[in-house]
Amino acid sequence: MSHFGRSGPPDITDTYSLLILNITFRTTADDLFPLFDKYGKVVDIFIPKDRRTGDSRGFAFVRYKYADEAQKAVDRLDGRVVDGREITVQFAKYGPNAERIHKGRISESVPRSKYRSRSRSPHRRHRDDYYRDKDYRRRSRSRSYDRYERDRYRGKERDYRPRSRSHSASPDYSKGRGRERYDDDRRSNSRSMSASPARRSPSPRKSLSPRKASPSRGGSADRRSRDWQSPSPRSVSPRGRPADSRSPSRNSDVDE
DNA sequence: GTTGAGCGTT
Repeated sequence: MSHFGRSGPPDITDTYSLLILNITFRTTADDLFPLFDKYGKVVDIFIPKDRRTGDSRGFAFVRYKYADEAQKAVDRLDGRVVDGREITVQFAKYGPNAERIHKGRISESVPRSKYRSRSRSPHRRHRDDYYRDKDYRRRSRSRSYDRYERDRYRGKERDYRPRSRSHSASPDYSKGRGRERYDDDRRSNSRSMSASPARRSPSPRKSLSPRKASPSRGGSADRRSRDWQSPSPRSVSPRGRPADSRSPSRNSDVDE
């Protein structure tokens, strides 16, 4: 039936991209295909989905083969009620390569990074922050999976705070003030027991807290760990803190 | 099960 998005972008050199907004969160490409295909030749349909849940984001991209058909679809399907919601069909403003489009047509005549302006968006919200400008330059201090775990929600849980990192090996709370003293104290201790660079073990407390041999539920334990380390960070024994400061230059973005 | 400005993938 519809193999859109299964093999990536087939050919975007002579296709016109249309942006479909205001669609329902359960509308799929299969539902839009027969609708847009009736007005022209649809070469590809893609609907961005969430990385965590996998749900649709509420908009889709329909690529036509010819501009006249795309224009007709825009004039015909723009304002049409789909699945009980009025959709908005218009020419895509940006291309898949984050480049400008010529009246909906994707232009591959992009020289180089000369047109790379991060000010493409006149105004961006939290949604843009999720994908940023697809630069993904935040990999300087974390892996690729890290941004998927600590990414902010689309707006549902704006109160979400990375406080569940008690056992996630993210001790970014101990740095910022007077860490040199603890660092020195812990460092001598660390050197005494092991001079190996294997101090990145995310479970150092295991040897210190053998009481729990079955950490099946780390929820309650997490809450308590955060409790006694939040108000008095200095009361924490310098025994279970392997990571001293992985990236001291990026601590201003989380600890604010 | 919810939400609603916006611009995209192997």
